[in-house]
Amino acid sequence: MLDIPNRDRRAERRSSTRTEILEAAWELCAANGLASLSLRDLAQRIGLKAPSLYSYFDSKNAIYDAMFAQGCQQLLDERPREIPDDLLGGIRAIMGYFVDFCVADPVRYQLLFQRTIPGFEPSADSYAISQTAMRLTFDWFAGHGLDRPDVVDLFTAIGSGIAAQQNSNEPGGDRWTKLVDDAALMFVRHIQAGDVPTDKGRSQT
Amino acid sequence: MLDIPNRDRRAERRSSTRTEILEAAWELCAANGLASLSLRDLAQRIGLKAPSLYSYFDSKNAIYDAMFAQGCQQLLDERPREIPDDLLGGIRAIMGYFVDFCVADPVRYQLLFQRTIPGFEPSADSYAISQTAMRLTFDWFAGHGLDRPDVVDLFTAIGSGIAAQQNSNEPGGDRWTKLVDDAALMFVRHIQAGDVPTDKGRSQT
DNA sequence: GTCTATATTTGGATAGAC
DNA sequence: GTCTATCCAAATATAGAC
Repeated sequence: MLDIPNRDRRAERRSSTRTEILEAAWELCAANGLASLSLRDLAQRIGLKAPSLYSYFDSKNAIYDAMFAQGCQQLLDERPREIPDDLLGGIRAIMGYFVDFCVADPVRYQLLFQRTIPGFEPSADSYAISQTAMRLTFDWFAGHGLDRPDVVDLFTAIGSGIAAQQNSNEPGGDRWTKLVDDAALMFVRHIQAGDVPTDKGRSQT
Repeated sequence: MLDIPNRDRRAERRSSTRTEILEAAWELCAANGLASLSLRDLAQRIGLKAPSLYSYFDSKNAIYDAMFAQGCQQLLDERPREIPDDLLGGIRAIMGYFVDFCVADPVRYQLLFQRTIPGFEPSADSYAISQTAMRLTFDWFAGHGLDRPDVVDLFTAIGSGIAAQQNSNEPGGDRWTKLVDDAALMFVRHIQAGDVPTDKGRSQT
């Protein structure tokens, strides 16, 4: 007798249906907006009735949560494997990757980085994934002698600002994304100027 | 006989009720989220029933539109009267004002600058107000010899990035807003370095 | 696991009396 | 202008048969 390890076909099928549901959810959100997702439409798109979805997810927010986790995982999985070791090259690569990721899917950007779905908060597990992604960036900075939190904060502000402007004002275009190299140069020169550590806050008017 | 010009008390009352409705709408949105506004709650908050709102606004989106117009008008009206004429001082003032405006009311920021309400588009009239505000910034830049669109785009990206990060990750705090002066310095030095006009796009990977 | 049927809630919006 | 009453549509979610 063959002693093949049990492929649990039931579990496999279940998992693939879950994947199918999430794929359909991304498509619907891309078409109608993140907030307009409805379980009826979602079920219909894959040939099910709405109540059947509850065999796979506990609630609508559980679907959003799974999408959130997927998005964070993609941010981790698709990150560049080779980051140039020089500061400018590295900053360019990281900022460029992040901006491209954000504009590649505006709905995903909205779900992960803008919190605009009323009543949705990512679960602890999903949030942990996003924290891992954040920490990798922070570690890269620290590995290059940049361990000041406000330096990283300025970096993320520039990256997410370019992405936000692109997605809000010209989704699909490149009016802002093409500024990435220029912005990276600006940022690197600034932190190399050496006067960044300003502990005082902004001057009052 | 006194010949007092007609104060149209009816029109005054109507206008003041409209104002009251909009004030209540801002409060509800601040409490429950922009997308969660409901006409029932809104009417109840000012002692009316939902159908009465239709004497003042044609639809729910008309209320969003009036809020949008109000927000844009505030951006215009509250702008700093005295902008320092030197480049760094001016950039600091404009960026600081914009960021403060955005974080002062995250819901207003969401309505004006992130388009996340399904089905809502500002009317032509409302949009014109926002365009006026944009043009004033553009004109100030042009008046200081900065007429390249990508310079203005980089500026708006930095400002809205700081605001977006602050509102998304630490609403009400100052972790990002305190970076404004530093960011303004970074930006001004960069555009003064003179190598900004790069017509080529980002280098491909 | 999937379905039908339905509960339940909640929206926006309209009709018509006052 | 405001109300009551209602319409209509849509949503999430549950119960229970198969």
